[in-house]
Amino acid sequence: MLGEPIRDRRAERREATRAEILDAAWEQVRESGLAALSLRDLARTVGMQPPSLYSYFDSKNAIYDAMYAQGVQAFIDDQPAALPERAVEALKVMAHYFVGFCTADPARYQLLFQRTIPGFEPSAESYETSKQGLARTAGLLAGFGITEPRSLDLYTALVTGLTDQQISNDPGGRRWIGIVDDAMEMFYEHTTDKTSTRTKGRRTK
Amino acid sequence: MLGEPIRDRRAERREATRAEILDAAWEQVRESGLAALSLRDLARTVGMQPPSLYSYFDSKNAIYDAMYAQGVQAFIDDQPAALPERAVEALKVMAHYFVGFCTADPARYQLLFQRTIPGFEPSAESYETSKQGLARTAGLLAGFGITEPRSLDLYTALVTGLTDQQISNDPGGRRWIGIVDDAMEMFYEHTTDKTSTRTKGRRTK
DNA sequence: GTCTATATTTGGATAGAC
DNA sequence: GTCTATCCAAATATAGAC
Repeated sequence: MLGEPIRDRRAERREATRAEILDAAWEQVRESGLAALSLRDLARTVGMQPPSLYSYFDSKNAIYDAMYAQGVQAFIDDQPAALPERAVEALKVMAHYFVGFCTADPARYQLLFQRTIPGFEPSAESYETSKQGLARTAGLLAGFGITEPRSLDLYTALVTGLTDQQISNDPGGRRWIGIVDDAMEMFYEHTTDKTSTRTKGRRTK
Repeated sequence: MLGEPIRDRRAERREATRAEILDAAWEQVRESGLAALSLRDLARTVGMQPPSLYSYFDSKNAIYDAMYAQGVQAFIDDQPAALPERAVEALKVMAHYFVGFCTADPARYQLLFQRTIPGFEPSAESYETSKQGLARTAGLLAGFGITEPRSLDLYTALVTGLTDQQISNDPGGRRWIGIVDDAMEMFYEHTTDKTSTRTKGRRTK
């Protein structure tokens, strides 16, 4: 009997080609918009005829899904490993990471965090991975004593709002990035100074 | 010479047909997504052949633009006429109006506040109108003593963030709508208690 | 695995008769 | 203003030869 080769060169090459296709796809959506991904242009870019793409991906949505998975993984992998000890400073680092990650590639942000591609939904597996990202954020906030679900929701609203405004109204600029620190100070003070929330009373100021 | 008729029945009918087409277009985008607007389906819905639409709109983007103008006008017209005297309560009403308006019709929100339709940009005239809306908001905030541009930016980030999360992660629900009041209290306290901002010093807490 | 050829659908838009 | 007829382009996807 022949021994099995250590490496599967065929599989390696296949993976490399898949990666090459995905790279070209990212390039295309960054250039022309997420919704404008076209299998024709994509095939031409990588030097294939359009039908050949189907040897690597079952459909166009399968490409979107692979891109989604890549994006989620990048979000997790690139997260800062260590955070400042002081909670408010850690929040600033976290928020800057989120806004920076999203504004660095608006098409990716659109794919991951907005649901604007008609007919595309991430696969269950990819979606599961994405939930890990939010869970990690929740865990970090909990470490700072921020445990209420409402506070987590407020945090996500803040960082996505800053991101959204930055992308929509000052693309490539820093207008909303520049108030991230301010927003986090506001958030931190509010969530850790909740005497009025517990009493449910109206704030008399 | 014949006297000119008081009413131009032809023009009236034309306007009515245009309105009917736009109504059908809204229906379609609410159903299938903003990007999925199709002139064929649209024509079929209003009982026309597709080319007949071109008697009323020069192009598909002209339809988007008319919808944009309608949306902006609706946002302005539906604004609450009077606000509570207390600033923080007024902020809550304003924010609830914004989030309510947007979540009531996510396709409209996408058209007005996100720029996700490839190739579409609102006409200069429509865009001008939309800036009036923001100017009004700025004026109201100024009336409450909130005049710094950064504060206005923070406000818009907050309300769009709440809107975005509500639409993306709890469509039809109230998860983020339920923290609008809380967010506005946070915002108000932060923007009116700025001793630390002026000194530019790091907050010692 | 890649190609050619093709199917199929759909899209926006125009020409010209009535 | 509306229609028929048509164009043109682009899209995703499949069949089958090599």
